[in-house]
Amino acid sequence: MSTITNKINYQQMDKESRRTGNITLKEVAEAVGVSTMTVSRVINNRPNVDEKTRKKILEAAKKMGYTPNHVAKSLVSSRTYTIGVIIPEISHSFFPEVVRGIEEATNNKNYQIFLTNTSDNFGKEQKVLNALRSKRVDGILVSSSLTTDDFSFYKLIIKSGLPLVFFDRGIEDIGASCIGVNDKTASRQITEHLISHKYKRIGYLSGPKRVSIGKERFNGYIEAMTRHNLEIDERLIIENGFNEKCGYAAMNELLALPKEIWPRAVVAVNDPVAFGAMDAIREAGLSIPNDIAIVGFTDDIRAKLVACPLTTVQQPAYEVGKKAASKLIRTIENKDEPVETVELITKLVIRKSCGC
Amino acid sequence: MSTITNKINYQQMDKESRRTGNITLKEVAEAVGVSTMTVSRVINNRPNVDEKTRKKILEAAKKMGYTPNHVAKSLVSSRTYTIGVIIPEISHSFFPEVVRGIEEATNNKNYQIFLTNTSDNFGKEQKVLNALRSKRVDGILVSSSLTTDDFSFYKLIIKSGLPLVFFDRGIEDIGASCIGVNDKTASRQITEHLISHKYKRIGYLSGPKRVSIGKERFNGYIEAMTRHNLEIDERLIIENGFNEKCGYAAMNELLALPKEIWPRAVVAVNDPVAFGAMDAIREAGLSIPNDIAIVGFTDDIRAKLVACPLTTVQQPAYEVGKKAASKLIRTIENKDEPVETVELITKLVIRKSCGC
DNA sequence: GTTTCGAATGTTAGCGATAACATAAATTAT
DNA sequence: ATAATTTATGTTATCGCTAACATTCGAAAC
Repeated sequence: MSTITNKINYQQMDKESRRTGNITLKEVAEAVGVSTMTVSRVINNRPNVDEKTRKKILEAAKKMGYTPNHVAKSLVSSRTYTIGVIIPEISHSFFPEVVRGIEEATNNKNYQIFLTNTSDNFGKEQKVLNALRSKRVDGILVSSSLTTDDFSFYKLIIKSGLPLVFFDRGIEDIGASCIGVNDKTASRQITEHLISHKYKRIGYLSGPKRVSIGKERFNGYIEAMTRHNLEIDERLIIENGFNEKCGYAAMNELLALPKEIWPRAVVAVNDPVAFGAMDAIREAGLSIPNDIAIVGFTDDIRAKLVACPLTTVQQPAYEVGKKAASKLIRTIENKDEPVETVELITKLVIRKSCGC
Repeated sequence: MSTITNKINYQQMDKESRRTGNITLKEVAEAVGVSTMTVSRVINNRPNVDEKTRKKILEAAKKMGYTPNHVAKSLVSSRTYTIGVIIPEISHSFFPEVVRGIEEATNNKNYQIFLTNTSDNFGKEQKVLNALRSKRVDGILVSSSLTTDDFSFYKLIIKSGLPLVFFDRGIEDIGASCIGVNDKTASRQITEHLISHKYKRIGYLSGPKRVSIGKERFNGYIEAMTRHNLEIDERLIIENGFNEKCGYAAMNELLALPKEIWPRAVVAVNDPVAFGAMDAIREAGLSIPNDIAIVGFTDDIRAKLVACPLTTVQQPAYEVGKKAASKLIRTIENKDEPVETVELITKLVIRKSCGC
């Protein structure tokens, strides 16, 4: 008895208060007078369906405005054709370009992307990661804003078998692929370019060294200084975040030092940091590059436009995104895809801020 | 008999070749020795569960690394807590800011966003819209790249009851809310600013007039010209797309006219178009603003940095995104939410390109 | 000590689709 | 014409979870 009541209730709901106006396979099947399986076969272009039935079903489906319910499909197949993308700062022009690349690669393969912007907040990063797991994304692309050394979270995800690829900012030796650029080499080269200007006291505005780009770029700077036997003055190395404000603050920290030990030139971990630093330099009434030269990293859209055009390293952002997404998709679709670290090639862009 | 075989197969698959390493409610239930319903109640913080059982279940769930399967939940509830976002050009700095605003609003309410970049390609827009429908997003935010007059597609979606909110580029009288700015007024004002410089021949580089911003901004220009009794020379009005290349092409079209009828000033539908036009003007060996003055719309990140800083209209991009997302969420969560058109207030930013 | 009630827990069916098998219908082969 | 194959179609159970109802159990009420 109760069973029957139950059934009736559901049917009533079906007819009276369905929240979504969506047609189901079953409804199409009933309209045509076949079983759901036959409709399913037609919708998915499977063989063994009579041409006449196929046509009838297709017509009915179209007329009724049938849209396959991908949620149900995902439940059966354990595949969502969805990728989670986590970026630290969408306002930094590098990232929209990366996203464009990701989009390009994923769309071709019929994946959708969940985009989330963490604003460099690791708490949010964790929260989002959990949401993405719950939504059963097929894989995750992430440029981590990690600033603590708690990698356990990522380790868990990777161990759980959920494909994950880092781009730009990766975490090393954690068993995930990472698509970035030749950070260390490029950083060494641009520092050497400053050295070729005969500057001796060269400061460094660093990002968090926990993150691959933070560490690698810093190492490149150190390598350049060491190779050329220049003194590495710890006081001239300021570690802070990756954005403009951080650059501004870091530069002001340098300018708060006694004038005698001021750097003659500064290497910034990226362009936003360089822009922030440039503001600080200008506000201090100093001239770029005559008093203090500066170089960046990224080739932000503004780099060539600022008052003193910024010498920087051009990163293939679009390519990074595209490669990372392709790698992730391969990892998703083929469980033997190897873990690898890819370094794309950058290009030194000499402008004025270095003193050229 | 066959039924039994079937059962065995499924069980084998369960144990041997489960693709996902994900724990299910059922497994947690078995581990603790209760029914799935009880676990469900605990996970969802429902009442009527003994404190001891609750604790035991929570512990087991944590130890086993249980993550709720949101796909299954969505199937039951017909709610995905997912919003589709369609933008025409992620490279245009206006849009990342909008996305940041959208992110802000959606994340607070625990929605995820599917981001798709159509590259101003309506074919892709349609394809994506279908994918989003299939994935049963709870609502859609779109800045349409529509260039034909085939609105039927949107009409269908709106009629189907799927909440949809336009932002920036909307389609009028179609029964959906639109969050934009006071395009017409702002466009009139900036044109009037040029008029205040005593320019008489003022050209207009238009976007597609099918789209709200295309039409409204154009109307603002016309209104300004009319109010001040200036001749509207059809030859000085070029309709093209919204990006830099289009601006470049459009401006060159103007410059191909006989010199006598060249415009003395040009209003561009947005900043990228203005930048493209500026390139064309410079390439023609002309000076901005001395030979040809120009103004834009957007206040792109580059506007203040270009050789001749661009006079433009500052749009509250972040706000547009945030408002649009909030409106959409309200529309999703409350079926009586009214359809409305919101115009946020812009600000004229006077720089040099107008001749000031 | 039985009844009554509410809290704790369990059972069943269903969300919309598909895999795997079963069966009916149409062909082909013999 | 009948058996052997295909081909077309249907049935059932399942994905992981939850609503709705059913049941159990202990404690208060009589």
